[in-house]
Amino acid sequence: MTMRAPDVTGGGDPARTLALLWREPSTAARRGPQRGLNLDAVIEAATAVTDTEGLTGLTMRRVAQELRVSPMTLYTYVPGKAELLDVMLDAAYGRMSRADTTGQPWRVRLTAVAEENRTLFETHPWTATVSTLRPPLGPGAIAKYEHELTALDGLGLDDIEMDACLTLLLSFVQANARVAAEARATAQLTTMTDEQWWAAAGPLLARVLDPAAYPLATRVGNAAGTAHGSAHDPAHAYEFGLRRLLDGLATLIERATPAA
Amino acid sequence: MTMRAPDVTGGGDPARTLALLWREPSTAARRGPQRGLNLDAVIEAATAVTDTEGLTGLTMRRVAQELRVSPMTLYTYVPGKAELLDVMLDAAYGRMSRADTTGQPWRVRLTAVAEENRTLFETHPWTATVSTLRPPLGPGAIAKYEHELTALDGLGLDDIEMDACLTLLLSFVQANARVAAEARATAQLTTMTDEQWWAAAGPLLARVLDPAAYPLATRVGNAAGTAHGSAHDPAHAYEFGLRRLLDGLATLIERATPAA
DNA sequence: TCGTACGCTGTACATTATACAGCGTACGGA
DNA sequence: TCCGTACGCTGTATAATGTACAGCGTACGA
Repeated sequence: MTMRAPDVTGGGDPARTLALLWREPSTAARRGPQRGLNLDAVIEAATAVTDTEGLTGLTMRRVAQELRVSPMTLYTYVPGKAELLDVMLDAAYGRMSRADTTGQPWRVRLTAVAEENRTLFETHPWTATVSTLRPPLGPGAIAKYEHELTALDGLGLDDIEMDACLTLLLSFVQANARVAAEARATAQLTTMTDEQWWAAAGPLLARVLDPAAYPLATRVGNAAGTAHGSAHDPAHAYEFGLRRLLDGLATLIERATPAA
Repeated sequence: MTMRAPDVTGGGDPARTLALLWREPSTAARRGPQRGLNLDAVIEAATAVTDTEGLTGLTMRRVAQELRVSPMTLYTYVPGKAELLDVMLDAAYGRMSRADTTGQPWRVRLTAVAEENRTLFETHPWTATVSTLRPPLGPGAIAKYEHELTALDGLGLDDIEMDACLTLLLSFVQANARVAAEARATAQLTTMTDEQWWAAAGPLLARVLDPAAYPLATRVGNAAGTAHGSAHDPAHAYEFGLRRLLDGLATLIERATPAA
Protein backbone atom coordinates (compact mmCIF):
# COMPACT_ATOMS: atom_id res chain seq x y z
CA MET A 1 0.00 0.00 0.00
CA THR A 2 1.42 3.34 -0.98
CA MET A 3 1.12 6.39 1.23
CA ARG A 4 -0.54 9.19 -0.65
CA ALA A 5 -0.82 11.97 1.92
CA PRO A 6 1.55 11.52 4.84
CA ASP A 7 1.00 15.04 6.13
CA VAL A 8 -1.74 13.80 8.41
CA THR A 9 -1.43 12.41 11.91
CA GLY A 10 -3.26 9.29 12.96
CA GLY A 11 -2.69 7.65 9.59
CA GLY A 12 -1.44 4.38 11.01
CA ASP A 13 -2.86 1.57 13.06
CA PRO A 14 -4.09 3.07 16.38
CA ALA A 15 -2.87 0.16 18.49
CA ARG A 16 0.64 0.15 17.02
CA THR A 17 0.81 3.93 17.23
CA LEU A 18 -0.33 4.14 20.84
CA ALA A 19 2.14 1.42 21.83
CA LEU A 20 4.91 3.37 20.18
CA LEU A 21 3.88 6.69 21.71
CA TRP A 22 3.79 5.34 25.25
CA ARG A 23 6.91 3.24 24.72
CA GLU A 24 5.21 0.01 25.69
CA PRO A 25 7.96 -2.53 26.38
CA SER A 26 8.37 -5.07 23.61
CA THR A 27 7.62 -8.73 24.21
CA ALA A 28 10.98 -9.37 25.93
CA ALA A 29 13.09 -12.44 24.97
CA ARG A 30 15.66 -10.55 22.95
CA ARG A 31 17.50 -12.88 20.63
CA GLY A 32 19.75 -12.26 17.67
CA PRO A 33 22.10 -9.33 17.06
CA GLN A 34 22.10 -6.19 19.18
CA ARG A 35 20.00 -3.33 17.86
CA GLY A 36 22.13 -0.60 16.44
CA LEU A 37 19.61 2.17 17.04
CA ASN A 38 16.53 2.98 19.08
CA LEU A 39 13.25 4.77 18.49
CA ASP A 40 14.47 8.07 19.88
CA ALA A 41 17.45 8.11 17.56
CA VAL A 42 15.12 7.60 14.60
CA ILE A 43 12.82 10.36 15.82
CA GLU A 44 15.73 12.71 16.31
CA ALA A 45 17.18 12.06 12.86
CA ALA A 46 13.79 12.35 11.17
CA THR A 47 13.06 15.58 12.99
CA ALA A 48 16.42 17.04 12.04
CA VAL A 49 15.86 16.19 8.40
CA THR A 50 12.34 17.62 8.38
CA ASP A 51 13.37 20.78 10.21
CA THR A 52 15.84 21.65 7.50
CA GLU A 53 14.24 20.16 4.40
CA GLY A 54 10.54 20.36 5.15
CA LEU A 55 7.91 17.64 5.06
CA THR A 56 8.68 16.83 1.44
CA GLY A 57 12.22 16.05 2.54
CA LEU A 58 10.99 13.52 5.07
CA THR A 59 11.53 10.25 3.22
CA MET A 60 12.48 6.92 4.67
CA ARG A 61 15.54 6.86 2.42
CA ARG A 62 16.67 10.26 3.64
CA VAL A 63 16.28 9.39 7.32
CA ALA A 64 18.04 6.08 6.79
CA GLN A 65 20.90 7.82 5.06
CA GLU A 66 21.21 10.19 8.01
CA LEU A 67 21.53 7.21 10.35
CA ARG A 68 23.94 5.39 7.99
CA VAL A 69 21.57 2.50 7.66
CA SER A 70 19.56 0.93 4.86
CA PRO A 71 16.03 2.25 4.34
CA MET A 72 14.38 -1.02 5.31
CA THR A 73 16.12 -1.02 8.66
CA LEU A 74 13.84 1.76 9.84
CA TYR A 75 10.90 -0.60 9.58
CA THR A 76 12.23 -2.59 12.53
CA TYR A 77 11.87 0.49 14.72
CA VAL A 78 8.69 1.95 13.31
CA PRO A 79 5.74 0.29 11.55
CA GLY A 80 5.78 2.87 8.77
CA LYS A 81 6.06 6.49 7.84
CA ALA A 82 2.63 7.42 9.20
CA GLU A 83 3.47 6.20 12.68
CA LEU A 84 6.86 7.89 12.52
CA LEU A 85 5.19 11.23 11.92
CA ASP A 86 2.95 10.70 14.93
CA VAL A 87 5.79 10.05 17.33
CA MET A 88 7.81 12.92 15.85
CA LEU A 89 4.96 15.31 16.55
CA ASP A 90 4.30 14.03 20.05
CA ALA A 91 7.98 14.37 20.87
CA ALA A 92 7.94 17.96 19.63
CA TYR A 93 4.89 18.67 21.80
CA GLY A 94 6.71 17.15 24.75
CA ARG A 95 9.67 19.49 24.34
CA MET A 96 7.55 22.68 24.28
CA SER A 97 8.08 25.14 27.13
CA ARG A 98 5.07 25.58 29.40
CA ALA A 99 5.26 28.77 31.42
CA ASP A 100 3.36 28.87 34.71
CA THR A 101 1.05 31.87 34.46
CA THR A 102 -1.14 31.05 37.44
CA GLY A 103 -2.81 34.12 38.89
CA GLN A 104 -2.20 36.31 35.89
CA PRO A 105 -5.05 37.89 33.89
CA TRP A 106 -6.57 35.60 31.30
CA ARG A 107 -5.36 37.73 28.41
CA VAL A 108 -1.79 37.29 29.55
CA ARG A 109 -2.27 33.57 30.01
CA LEU A 110 -3.81 33.04 26.59
CA THR A 111 -1.19 35.21 24.94
CA ALA A 112 1.44 32.99 26.52
CA VAL A 113 -0.25 29.87 25.18
CA ALA A 114 -0.38 31.41 21.71
CA GLU A 115 3.26 32.39 21.96
CA GLU A 116 4.36 28.92 23.02
CA ASN A 117 2.67 27.42 19.98
CA ARG A 118 4.09 30.11 17.76
CA THR A 119 7.53 29.15 18.99
CA LEU A 120 6.84 25.49 18.22
CA PHE A 121 5.85 26.37 14.67
CA GLU A 122 8.96 28.48 14.27
CA THR A 123 11.28 25.82 15.64
CA HIS A 124 9.70 23.02 13.60
CA PRO A 125 7.91 24.63 10.66
CA TRP A 126 6.56 21.30 9.47
CA THR A 127 4.39 21.00 12.58
CA ALA A 128 2.31 23.88 11.25
CA THR A 129 1.47 22.04 8.06
CA VAL A 130 0.44 18.65 9.43
CA SER A 131 -3.23 18.13 10.04
CA THR A 132 -3.80 17.06 13.64
CA LEU A 133 -7.40 16.06 13.27
CA ARG A 134 -6.47 12.76 14.92
CA PRO A 135 -3.91 14.06 17.37
CA PRO A 136 -1.00 11.89 18.47
CA LEU A 137 -2.41 10.71 21.80
CA GLY A 138 0.98 10.43 23.45
CA PRO A 139 2.42 11.92 26.64
CA GLY A 140 3.53 15.07 24.87
CA ALA A 141 0.16 15.92 23.40
CA ILE A 142 -1.71 15.16 26.60
CA ALA A 143 0.61 17.32 28.70
CA LYS A 144 0.23 20.12 26.19
CA TYR A 145 -3.57 19.90 26.26
CA GLU A 146 -3.68 19.86 30.07
CA HIS A 147 -1.35 22.85 30.29
CA GLU A 148 -3.29 24.90 27.80
CA LEU A 149 -6.63 24.17 29.40
CA THR A 150 -5.43 25.52 32.76
CA ALA A 151 -5.10 28.94 31.12
CA LEU A 152 -8.87 28.82 30.53
CA ASP A 153 -9.80 27.35 33.89
CA GLY A 154 -11.73 29.30 36.50
CA LEU A 155 -13.18 31.84 34.06
CA GLY A 156 -16.74 30.61 34.38
CA LEU A 157 -16.70 28.79 31.04
CA ASP A 158 -18.20 25.34 30.76
CA ASP A 159 -16.19 22.43 29.42
CA ILE A 160 -17.47 22.75 25.88
CA GLU A 161 -16.67 26.45 25.81
CA MET A 162 -13.18 25.88 27.18
CA ASP A 163 -12.43 23.40 24.44
CA ALA A 164 -13.96 25.64 21.78
CA CYS A 165 -11.94 28.66 22.92
CA LEU A 166 -8.71 26.72 22.93
CA THR A 167 -9.42 25.21 19.54
CA LEU A 168 -10.17 28.61 18.08
CA LEU A 169 -6.99 30.12 19.48
CA LEU A 170 -4.71 27.28 18.38
CA SER A 171 -6.38 27.07 15.01
CA PHE A 172 -5.62 30.73 14.44
CA VAL A 173 -1.97 30.42 15.45
CA GLN A 174 -1.52 27.34 13.28
CA ALA A 175 -3.18 28.88 10.25
CA ASN A 176 -0.92 31.88 10.61
CA ALA A 177 2.21 29.77 10.94
CA ARG A 178 1.12 27.62 8.04
CA VAL A 179 1.35 30.57 5.72
CA ALA A 180 4.92 31.27 6.75
CA ALA A 181 5.90 27.61 6.48
CA GLU A 182 4.28 27.25 3.08
CA ALA A 183 6.00 30.40 1.87
CA ARG A 184 9.36 28.87 2.70
CA ALA A 185 8.47 25.52 1.17
CA THR A 186 7.16 27.09 -2.02
CA ALA A 187 10.22 29.28 -2.32
CA GLN A 188 12.44 26.23 -2.08
CA LEU A 189 10.31 24.21 -4.48
CA THR A 190 10.05 26.83 -7.19
CA THR A 191 13.46 28.42 -6.54
CA MET A 192 11.69 31.77 -6.39
CA THR A 193 10.80 33.77 -3.29
CA ASP A 194 7.41 35.37 -2.83
CA GLU A 195 8.89 38.79 -3.48
CA GLN A 196 10.37 37.58 -6.75
CA TRP A 197 7.07 35.98 -7.69
CA TRP A 198 5.11 39.17 -7.02
CA ALA A 199 7.72 41.19 -8.83
CA ALA A 200 7.16 38.99 -11.87
CA ALA A 201 3.38 38.64 -11.63
CA GLY A 202 2.52 42.20 -10.59
CA PRO A 203 3.44 43.99 -13.84
CA LEU A 204 1.87 41.22 -15.88
CA LEU A 205 -1.35 41.64 -13.94
CA ALA A 206 -1.27 45.41 -14.32
CA ARG A 207 -1.26 44.97 -18.09
CA VAL A 208 -4.50 43.02 -18.22
CA LEU A 209 -6.35 44.51 -15.25
CA ASP A 210 -8.62 47.52 -15.55
CA PRO A 211 -8.36 49.54 -12.31
CA ALA A 212 -11.67 51.27 -13.00
CA ALA A 213 -13.50 47.93 -13.02
CA TYR A 214 -11.99 46.86 -9.71
CA PRO A 215 -11.31 50.06 -7.76
CA LEU A 216 -11.24 48.60 -4.26
CA ALA A 217 -9.17 45.59 -5.22
CA THR A 218 -6.48 47.67 -6.91
CA ARG A 219 -6.37 50.35 -4.20
CA VAL A 220 -6.38 48.02 -1.18
CA GLY A 221 -4.22 45.45 -2.90
CA ASN A 222 -1.59 48.02 -3.70
CA ALA A 223 -1.73 49.51 -0.21
CA ALA A 224 -1.32 46.13 1.46
CA GLY A 225 1.38 45.10 -0.98
CA THR A 226 3.52 48.15 -0.41
CA ALA A 227 2.95 48.28 3.36
CA HIS A 228 4.35 44.83 4.03
CA GLY A 229 7.05 43.79 1.60
CA SER A 230 5.06 41.03 -0.06
CA ALA A 231 1.30 40.80 -0.42
CA HIS A 232 1.05 39.18 2.97
CA ASP A 233 2.94 39.74 6.22
CA PRO A 234 2.45 36.87 8.67
CA ALA A 235 3.91 38.83 11.58
CA HIS A 236 1.45 41.67 11.11
CA ALA A 237 -1.42 39.25 10.57
CA TYR A 238 -0.52 37.53 13.83
CA GLU A 239 -0.51 40.69 15.91
CA PHE A 240 -3.70 41.95 14.31
CA GLY A 241 -5.54 38.66 14.46
CA LEU A 242 -4.59 37.81 18.03
CA ARG A 243 -5.84 41.19 19.23
CA ARG A 244 -9.21 40.75 17.47
CA LEU A 245 -9.50 37.21 18.71
CA LEU A 246 -8.86 38.11 22.34
CA ASP A 247 -11.34 40.97 22.04
CA GLY A 248 -13.87 38.50 20.78
CA LEU A 249 -13.21 36.07 23.62
CA ALA A 250 -13.49 38.95 26.09
CA THR A 251 -17.14 39.42 25.18
CA LEU A 252 -17.78 35.79 26.05
CA ILE A 253 -15.62 35.61 29.15
CA GLU A 254 -16.75 38.85 30.72
CA ARG A 255 -20.32 37.72 30.35
CA ALA A 256 -19.43 34.46 32.10
CA THR A 257 -17.68 36.24 34.99
CA PRO A 258 -19.41 39.59 35.46
CA ALA A 259 -17.17 40.23 38.46
CA ALA A 260 -13.93 40.45 36.49
CA MET B 1 11.55 18.07 -12.81
CA THR B 2 9.16 16.28 -10.51
CA MET B 3 6.43 18.09 -8.64
CA ARG B 4 6.71 17.40 -4.94
CA ALA B 5 3.91 19.54 -3.45
CA PRO B 6 1.26 20.45 -6.01
CA ASP B 7 -1.18 21.64 -3.35
CA VAL B 8 0.13 25.16 -3.72
CA THR B 9 -1.01 27.82 -6.15
CA GLY B 10 1.47 29.93 -8.06
CA GLY B 11 3.80 26.99 -8.57
CA GLY B 12 4.30 27.55 -12.27
CA ASP B 13 5.82 30.20 -14.44
CA PRO B 14 3.99 33.49 -13.71
CA ALA B 15 3.91 34.60 -17.34
CA ARG B 16 2.49 31.32 -18.65
CA THR B 17 0.00 31.18 -15.77
CA LEU B 18 -1.25 34.75 -16.23
CA ALA B 19 -1.62 34.19 -19.97
CA LEU B 20 -3.70 31.11 -19.28
CA LEU B 21 -5.82 32.76 -16.60
CA TRP B 22 -6.75 35.71 -18.81
CA ARG B 23 -7.14 33.53 -21.88
CA GLU B 24 -4.63 35.52 -23.89
CA PRO B 25 -5.14 34.56 -27.52
CA SER B 26 -2.48 32.24 -28.85
CA THR B 27 -0.10 33.39 -31.56
CA ALA B 28 -2.65 32.76 -34.33
CA ALA B 29 -1.60 30.93 -37.55
CA ARG B 30 -3.33 27.63 -36.70
CA ARG B 31 -1.88 24.81 -38.72
CA GLY B 32 -2.21 21.07 -38.42
CA PRO B 33 -5.16 19.05 -37.13
CA GLN B 34 -8.11 20.58 -35.30
CA ARG B 35 -7.88 20.62 -31.51
CA GLY B 36 -10.14 18.06 -29.95
CA LEU B 37 -10.50 19.87 -26.65
CA ASN B 38 -10.11 23.29 -25.12
CA LEU B 39 -8.85 24.69 -21.84
CA ASP B 40 -12.29 24.89 -20.27
CA ALA B 41 -13.00 21.23 -20.97
CA VAL B 42 -9.73 20.31 -19.25
CA ILE B 43 -10.59 22.51 -16.28
CA GLU B 44 -14.04 21.02 -16.02
CA ALA B 45 -12.83 17.44 -16.15
CA ALA B 46 -10.04 18.11 -13.67
CA THR B 47 -12.44 19.82 -11.28
CA ALA B 48 -14.93 16.97 -11.52
CA VAL B 49 -12.22 14.44 -10.73
CA THR B 50 -10.89 16.45 -7.81
CA ASP B 51 -14.34 17.13 -6.39
CA THR B 52 -15.03 13.44 -6.05
CA GLU B 53 -11.57 11.99 -5.44
CA GLY B 54 -9.78 14.80 -3.65
CA LEU B 55 -6.49 16.45 -4.45
CA THR B 56 -4.62 13.15 -4.29
CA GLY B 57 -6.90 11.93 -7.06
CA LEU B 58 -5.92 14.82 -9.30
CA THR B 59 -3.38 13.20 -11.60
CA MET B 60 -2.68 13.98 -15.19
CA ARG B 61 -3.40 10.37 -16.09
CA ARG B 62 -6.76 10.46 -14.35
CA VAL B 63 -7.86 13.69 -16.02
CA ALA B 64 -6.71 12.40 -19.41
CA GLN B 65 -8.66 9.20 -18.89
CA GLU B 66 -11.77 11.27 -18.13
CA LEU B 67 -11.34 13.10 -21.42
CA ARG B 68 -10.56 9.87 -23.34
CA VAL B 69 -7.22 11.20 -24.34
CA SER B 70 -3.62 10.23 -23.68
CA PRO B 71 -1.96 11.85 -20.64
CA MET B 72 0.56 13.78 -22.71
CA THR B 73 -2.21 15.42 -24.70
CA LEU B 74 -3.05 17.59 -21.70
CA TYR B 75 0.31 19.27 -22.02
CA THR B 76 -0.81 20.92 -25.23
CA TYR B 77 -3.54 22.72 -23.29
CA VAL B 78 -1.72 23.42 -20.05
CA PRO B 79 1.99 23.86 -19.32
CA GLY B 80 1.83 21.48 -16.36
CA LYS B 81 -0.06 20.39 -13.32
CA ALA B 82 0.84 23.48 -11.29
CA GLU B 83 -0.71 25.82 -13.82
CA LEU B 84 -3.75 23.57 -14.14
CA LEU B 85 -4.42 23.92 -10.44
CA ASP B 86 -4.23 27.69 -10.70
CA VAL B 87 -6.81 27.93 -13.46
CA MET B 88 -9.04 25.40 -11.71
CA LEU B 89 -9.08 27.54 -8.59
CA ASP B 90 -9.66 30.79 -10.43
CA ALA B 91 -12.55 29.21 -12.30
CA ALA B 92 -14.06 28.06 -9.00
CA TYR B 93 -13.70 31.59 -7.62
CA GLY B 94 -15.40 32.92 -10.70
CA ARG B 95 -18.42 30.69 -10.21
CA MET B 96 -19.02 31.75 -6.58
CA SER B 97 -22.26 33.54 -5.84
CA ARG B 98 -21.82 37.15 -4.70
CA ALA B 99 -24.88 38.48 -2.93
CA ASP B 100 -25.44 42.23 -2.98
CA THR B 101 -25.71 43.28 0.67
CA THR B 102 -25.36 47.00 0.14
CA GLY B 103 -26.93 49.00 2.95
CA GLN B 104 -27.09 46.12 5.39
CA PRO B 105 -25.28 46.17 8.76
CA TRP B 106 -21.65 45.13 8.55
CA ARG B 107 -22.22 41.99 10.59
CA VAL B 108 -24.73 40.76 8.04
CA ARG B 109 -22.43 41.64 5.19
CA LEU B 110 -19.42 39.87 6.68
CA THR B 111 -21.51 36.85 7.61
CA ALA B 112 -22.61 36.64 3.99
CA VAL B 113 -18.99 36.75 2.81
CA ALA B 114 -18.08 33.99 5.24
CA GLU B 115 -21.03 31.94 4.11
CA GLU B 116 -20.16 32.31 0.43
CA ASN B 117 -16.67 31.00 1.09
CA ARG B 118 -18.05 28.23 3.24
CA THR B 119 -20.21 27.18 0.33
CA LEU B 120 -17.20 27.18 -1.98
CA PHE B 121 -15.32 24.91 0.39
CA GLU B 122 -18.29 22.59 0.62
CA THR B 123 -18.83 22.44 -3.13
CA HIS B 124 -15.13 21.93 -3.87
CA PRO B 125 -13.51 20.57 -0.70
CA TRP B 126 -10.06 20.62 -2.29
CA THR B 127 -10.13 24.41 -2.46
CA ALA B 128 -9.89 24.45 1.33
CA THR B 129 -6.63 22.53 1.33
CA VAL B 130 -4.67 24.41 -1.30
CA SER B 131 -2.41 27.13 -0.06
CA THR B 132 -3.24 30.39 -1.81
CA LEU B 133 -0.23 32.32 -0.66
CA ARG B 134 0.36 33.24 -4.29
CA PRO B 135 -3.26 33.58 -5.37
CA PRO B 136 -4.30 32.84 -8.92
CA LEU B 137 -4.43 36.39 -10.26
CA GLY B 138 -7.17 35.70 -12.75
CA PRO B 139 -10.57 37.28 -13.35
CA GLY B 140 -12.25 35.04 -10.80
CA ALA B 141 -9.94 35.86 -7.93
CA ILE B 142 -9.96 39.58 -8.66
CA ALA B 143 -13.74 39.72 -8.80
CA LYS B 144 -13.92 37.81 -5.54
CA TYR B 145 -11.49 40.17 -3.82
CA GLU B 146 -13.33 43.25 -5.05
CA HIS B 147 -16.68 41.87 -3.93
CA GLU B 148 -15.46 40.95 -0.47
CA LEU B 149 -13.77 44.28 0.12
CA THR B 150 -17.02 46.13 -0.54
CA ALA B 151 -18.45 44.46 2.56
CA LEU B 152 -15.76 46.26 4.58
CA ASP B 153 -16.00 49.58 2.76
CA GLY B 154 -17.31 52.70 4.45
CA LEU B 155 -16.71 51.50 7.99
CA GLY B 156 -13.93 53.96 8.71
CA LEU B 157 -11.17 51.39 8.34
CA ASP B 158 -8.02 52.27 6.45
CA ASP B 159 -6.84 50.14 3.56
CA ILE B 160 -4.44 48.08 5.63
CA GLU B 161 -7.14 47.35 8.19
CA MET B 162 -9.64 46.35 5.52
CA ASP B 163 -7.20 43.87 4.06
CA ALA B 164 -6.27 42.54 7.49
CA CYS B 165 -9.91 42.08 8.51
CA LEU B 166 -10.74 40.23 5.32
CA THR B 167 -7.65 38.05 5.58
CA LEU B 168 -8.51 37.16 9.17
CA LEU B 169 -12.09 36.26 8.30
CA LEU B 170 -11.23 34.18 5.24
CA SER B 171 -8.37 32.51 7.03
CA PHE B 172 -10.76 31.40 9.76
CA VAL B 173 -13.33 30.02 7.33
CA GLN B 174 -10.65 28.20 5.36
CA ALA B 175 -9.02 26.70 8.43
CA ASN B 176 -12.40 25.45 9.56
CA ALA B 177 -13.24 23.95 6.18
CA ARG B 178 -9.79 22.42 5.96
CA VAL B 179 -10.54 20.28 8.97
CA ALA B 180 -13.69 18.91 7.38
CA ALA B 181 -11.95 18.29 4.07
CA GLU B 182 -9.02 16.57 5.72
CA ALA B 183 -11.36 14.42 7.74
CA ARG B 184 -12.92 13.14 4.55
CA ALA B 185 -9.58 12.62 2.84
CA THR B 186 -8.11 10.80 5.81
CA ALA B 187 -11.17 8.60 6.13
CA GLN B 188 -10.83 7.61 2.48
CA LEU B 189 -7.08 7.08 2.74
CA THR B 190 -7.13 4.96 5.86
CA THR B 191 -10.52 3.34 5.18
CA MET B 192 -11.51 4.35 8.69
CA THR B 193 -13.75 7.24 9.71
CA ASP B 194 -12.84 9.56 12.53
CA GLU B 195 -15.48 7.99 14.72
CA GLN B 196 -14.00 4.56 14.11
CA TRP B 197 -10.54 5.87 14.82
CA TRP B 198 -11.57 7.42 18.12
CA ALA B 199 -13.50 4.29 19.02
CA ALA B 200 -10.28 2.33 18.54
CA ALA B 201 -7.86 4.81 20.08
CA GLY B 202 -10.00 5.95 23.03
CA PRO B 203 -10.00 2.74 25.06
CA LEU B 204 -6.32 2.18 24.32
CA LEU B 205 -5.57 5.65 25.64
CA ALA B 206 -7.70 5.10 28.75
CA ARG B 207 -5.53 2.10 29.62
CA VAL B 208 -2.27 4.07 29.74
CA LEU B 209 -3.54 7.47 30.88
CA ASP B 210 -3.80 8.45 34.54
CA PRO B 211 -6.83 10.75 34.94
CA ALA B 212 -5.47 12.10 38.22
CA ALA B 213 -2.34 13.36 36.51
CA TYR B 214 -4.30 15.16 33.79
CA PRO B 215 -7.64 16.12 35.37
CA LEU B 216 -8.59 18.94 33.00
CA ALA B 217 -7.55 17.09 29.87
CA THR B 218 -9.61 14.03 30.71
CA ARG B 219 -12.66 15.97 31.91
CA VAL B 220 -12.79 18.50 29.08
CA GLY B 221 -11.69 15.99 26.49
CA ASN B 222 -14.47 13.61 27.45
CA ALA B 223 -17.04 16.39 27.58
CA ALA B 224 -16.11 17.67 24.14
CA GLY B 225 -15.90 14.16 22.75
CA THR B 226 -19.36 13.15 23.91
CA ALA B 227 -21.01 16.50 23.05
CA HIS B 228 -20.13 16.37 19.38
CA GLY B 229 -19.94 12.88 17.98
CA SER B 230 -16.20 12.88 17.33
CA ALA B 231 -13.57 14.87 19.19
CA HIS B 232 -14.18 17.81 16.90
CA ASP B 233 -17.29 19.22 15.32
CA PRO B 234 -16.51 21.62 12.47
CA ALA B 235 -20.06 22.95 12.32
CA HIS B 236 -20.02 23.91 15.99
CA ALA B 237 -16.51 25.33 15.69
CA TYR B 238 -17.69 27.48 12.78
CA GLU B 239 -20.66 28.97 14.61
CA PHE B 240 -18.64 29.54 17.77
CA GLY B 241 -15.59 30.94 16.02
CA LEU B 242 -17.46 33.26 13.67
CA ARG B 243 -19.35 34.78 16.60
CA ARG B 244 -16.12 35.44 18.54
CA LEU B 245 -14.43 36.80 15.47
CA LEU B 246 -17.21 39.25 14.66
CA ASP B 247 -17.27 40.35 18.30
CA GLY B 248 -13.56 41.00 18.01
CA LEU B 249 -13.94 42.99 14.82
CA ALA B 250 -16.76 44.97 16.44
CA THR B 251 -14.35 46.42 18.96
CA LEU B 252 -12.19 47.70 16.10
CA ILE B 253 -14.99 48.87 13.84
CA GLU B 254 -17.04 50.61 16.50
CA ARG B 255 -13.97 52.52 17.51
CA ALA B 256 -13.47 53.57 13.88
CA THR B 257 -17.09 54.73 13.48
CA PRO B 258 -18.28 56.01 16.88
CA ALA B 259 -21.55 57.05 15.27
CA ALA B 260 -22.73 53.54 14.37
C1' DT C 1 0.05 20.41 -54.72
C1' DC C 2 3.27 20.13 -51.31
C1' DG C 3 6.03 21.50 -47.22
C1' DT C 4 5.69 22.24 -42.70
C1' DA C 5 3.65 23.56 -38.20
C1' DC C 6 1.27 21.45 -34.91
C1' DG C 7 -1.97 17.97 -32.39
C1' DC C 8 -1.55 13.75 -30.40
C1' DT C 9 0.71 9.59 -28.46
C1' DG C 10 4.07 5.70 -26.68
C1' DT C 11 8.05 5.09 -24.34
C1' DA C 12 11.20 6.16 -20.77
C1' DC C 13 13.07 7.85 -16.28
C1' DA C 14 13.57 9.26 -11.64
C1' DT C 15 11.20 9.22 -7.33
C1' DT C 16 8.28 7.37 -3.54
C1' DA C 17 6.72 3.61 0.33
C1' DT C 18 7.14 -0.81 1.43
C1' DA C 19 6.43 -6.29 0.64
C1' DC C 20 9.39 -10.16 0.58
C1' DA C 21 13.01 -13.27 1.16
C1' DG C 22 17.66 -14.16 2.41
C1' DC C 23 21.81 -13.69 5.28
C1' DG C 24 24.24 -13.69 9.37
C1' DT C 25 24.37 -13.06 14.38
C1' DA C 26 24.18 -14.15 19.17
C1' DC C 27 21.19 -15.81 22.90
C1' DG C 28 18.52 -19.71 25.48
C1' DG C 29 18.35 -24.28 26.54
C1' DA C 30 20.91 -28.72 26.53
C1' DT D 1 30.17 -25.93 25.73
C1' DC D 2 27.36 -25.99 21.68
C1' DC D 3 23.77 -25.45 18.49
C1' DG D 4 19.07 -24.20 16.78
C1' DT D 5 16.49 -20.53 16.04
C1' DA D 6 14.59 -15.79 16.65
C1' DC D 7 15.57 -11.63 15.05
C1' DG D 8 18.32 -7.47 13.06
C1' DC D 9 19.56 -5.89 8.78
C1' DT D 10 19.63 -5.48 3.72
C1' DG D 11 18.97 -6.03 -1.66
C1' DT D 12 15.59 -6.54 -4.85
C1' DA D 13 11.19 -5.66 -6.73
C1' DT D 14 6.61 -3.23 -7.62
C1' DA D 15 3.12 0.21 -8.54
C1' DA D 16 2.37 5.04 -8.94
C1' DT D 17 3.66 9.91 -10.08
C1' DG D 18 4.92 14.15 -13.48
C1' DT D 19 6.79 15.02 -17.63
C1' DA D 20 10.92 15.04 -21.31
C1' DC D 21 11.50 13.36 -25.84
C1' DA D 22 10.83 11.79 -30.35
C1' DG D 23 7.82 10.15 -33.82
C1' DC D 24 3.52 10.01 -36.57
C1' DG D 25 0.04 11.87 -39.20
C1' DT D 26 -2.96 15.79 -40.41
C1' DA D 27 -4.54 19.83 -42.75
C1' DC D 28 -3.52 24.70 -43.72
C1' DG D 29 -0.76 28.41 -46.38
C1' DA D 30 1.77 29.17 -50.31
